[in-house]
Amino acid sequence: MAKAPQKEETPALDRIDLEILKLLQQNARATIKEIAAGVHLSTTPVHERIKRMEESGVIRQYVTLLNASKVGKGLMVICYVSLRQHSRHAGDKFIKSILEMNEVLECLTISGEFDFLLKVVAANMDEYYHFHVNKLSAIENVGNVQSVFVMGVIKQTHQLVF
Amino acid sequence: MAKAPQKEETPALDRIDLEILKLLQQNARATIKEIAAGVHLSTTPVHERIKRMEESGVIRQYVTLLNASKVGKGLMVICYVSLRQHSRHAGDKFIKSILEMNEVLECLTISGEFDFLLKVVAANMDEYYHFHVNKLSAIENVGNVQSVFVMGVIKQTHQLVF
DNA sequence: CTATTTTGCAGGAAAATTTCCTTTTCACCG
DNA sequence: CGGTGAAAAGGAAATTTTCCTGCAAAATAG
Repeated sequence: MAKAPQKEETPALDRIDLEILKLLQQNARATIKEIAAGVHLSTTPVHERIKRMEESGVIRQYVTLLNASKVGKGLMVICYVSLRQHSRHAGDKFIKSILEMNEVLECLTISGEFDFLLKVVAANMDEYYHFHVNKLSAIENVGNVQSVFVMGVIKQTHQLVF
Repeated sequence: MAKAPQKEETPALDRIDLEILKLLQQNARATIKEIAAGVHLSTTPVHERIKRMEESGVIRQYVTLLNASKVGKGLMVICYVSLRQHSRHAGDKFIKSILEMNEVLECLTISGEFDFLLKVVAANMDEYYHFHVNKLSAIENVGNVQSVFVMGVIKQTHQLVF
C-alpha cells in the first residue's frame, strides 16, 4: 500500500531520460534532432520525454548564462546576514525585500552563525557599497551583515551528474 | 586615443541587445520569432544580434536547470576550504581536483579566513560525508574545511538586470 | 501458454522556424 | 541633394518541430 516517498509522483527517470537531461543541461538550445541522435532514438520519443519532464517539473527552466563582466557586472560578493529577531513576520519581510533586489542572485538559509547567505553582483565597489548601505541594511530587522569578496571564479556549473 | 577599458573589445550593447538578453536569460529556448516580436523587429536583425553576442562571448552558454531534488540531489552544502600552503603548485593541484569533482557546482576564491568557497550538492548526508572525507580532504594540501548546510533556497536566479 | 492490451518507437507529413539572400529604408556626410 | 553605409524588412529555401498512423515488444489477463 505504501508508495515511495515522492513529492509529486514523478514517474521515475530511466537511463535514456538521464542521458537527455545531460545533453539539455549542456545546451538548452540543442535541437530535438541532435538530442535524438545523441541517445540513438528518433525525434518522436525524445520530444515526448522532454515534454513529460517539463510537465513533471524535473526540468525547471531553460536559461541563458551571460558573461557578467561583459554586461557590466564585474563584482561578486558573498554576503552573510543575520536578523535581529526571528519572528515569522521579520523573516517574511526580509525574504520579500530580497526577492525584489536584482543585485541578489541567490539567497540561501543556512546553518551556523548567520541566517542567510546572499550571492550579490554589482558593477563595482561603489555600486556594491550603495547596495549594502542603502538597500540591504535598510531592510528592517537586518542585524549583522558581513561581506566576503569573490576574487576569482574557479568553477561555475549547473550540470548535475547522476 | 584611450579606449574604454574592455577585455576583448566588445562592440558595446545597445538597448535592443539588452532587451534580447533579458528575454534569452528568462527562456533560452525562446524562438527567434518570439524574441523578435518582443523587441519589435523582424527575425533577421534579431538573429544577427544573437549570433554576434554569442561570438563576442557576451552570451556564455544556454543551459537547462533541473529540479535538483527530483533527480536525487536534495542536499546542498556550502563548504569552506583553506590550503596548508599557498604555493602555485598547491593551488593548481587543488583546482585541478575540484574541476573533476561532479559534486562541486561552484568554486570561488574569496577574501577572508578561507581560501575557497565551494557549493556542493549530494543525494544525502551519507553521500556528502563520503565526499568530504574521501574526496575533498583527500586532496593534498587541503587544510581546514568547514561545512555550512543549506536549509532552504529562498532565491536562485541567473538573471542579470541592467 | 496464448490472446489481448499497453507502452514505446519509427516513419512520414504538415506546420512552424531558422537562415540566407535580396531589397528597402534611414541617417550621415560629402 | 544625391552618395554611401549600416541596419532592418521581406521573401524563399532548408531545417526542425510536432502530430498522426502503424508496428513491435513487453506486460497482463484469461
